[in-house]
Amino acid sequence: MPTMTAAQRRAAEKADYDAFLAQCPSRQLLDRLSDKWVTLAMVALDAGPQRYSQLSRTIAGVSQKMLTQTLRTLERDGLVTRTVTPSVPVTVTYELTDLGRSLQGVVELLKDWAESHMDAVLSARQEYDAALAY
Amino acid sequence: MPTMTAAQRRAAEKADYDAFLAQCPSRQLLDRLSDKWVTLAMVALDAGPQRYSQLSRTIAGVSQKMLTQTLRTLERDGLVTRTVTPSVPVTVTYELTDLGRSLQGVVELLKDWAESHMDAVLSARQEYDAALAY
DNA sequence: CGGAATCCTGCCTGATACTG
DNA sequence: CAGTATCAGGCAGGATTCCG
Repeated sequence: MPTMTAAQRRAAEKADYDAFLAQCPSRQLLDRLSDKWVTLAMVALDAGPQRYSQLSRTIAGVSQKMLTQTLRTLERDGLVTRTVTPSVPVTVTYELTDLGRSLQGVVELLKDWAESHMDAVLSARQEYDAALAY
Repeated sequence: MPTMTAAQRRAAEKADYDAFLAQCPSRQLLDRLSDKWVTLAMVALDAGPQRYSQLSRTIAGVSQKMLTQTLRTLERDGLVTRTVTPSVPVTVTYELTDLGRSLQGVVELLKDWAESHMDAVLSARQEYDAALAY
């Protein structure tokens, strides 16, 4: 682990995290969580433990690079577990941790909001675009 | 019209088989909401109607370009209102709409999660990094 | 003050090839 | 199957300048 700068140490000792501060760790965490692949992966994993190939099928449009990268950071942050079964061919299963499940609930709300307010957003866009057409 | 991106091509090919994420309209909306500037702007606006300059101060690290761009799309999607007071110099105030407020609650949870689980994530990272050091 | 327009760079993303 | 490695490009996003 790299050494903290004096400024970072002072900030960490200040107890409360504030995501509005650019240098605050929680801000960087929020930035990472506010990523579409993270969101989609978390939502997909709500269906239970899944294999890599199934996730790539569920999350249509994700490249293998981004899926791997996303799952790695989620694993590193303690949100998912990665289990390798040394069969031939190898089987890798991803599963939400307790920490991940606590976040999943929030992300799920985001997905639910998107689905239930689609119409309102679409009509707002039409109205906005119509007003610009002058 | 520009060529399709690889993601769009892949998504289009899988469209008919995966109703969950492939081309569901809410997928695009969810992608849009899963943006760090959107998240931060929505959270910031919870404090009430605010002027452009105040928002830029609250959301540390945001460039003028990204703030404007983010607020524009939020306005277009009917999540915020933009009010111009034709004084000199001009005053512009942003405020959440009812639709925006319904989303704000969810996004706020995301920020709260990030701040309250920061320690857990940090220790998970240390553990992960330590395990890799062999 | 609150932008718009422009330029420009970095890195994020995707494609391809290879591996255990 | 589940990745890693590498390379190329496109666009997100920062910096700067100018304007009502």
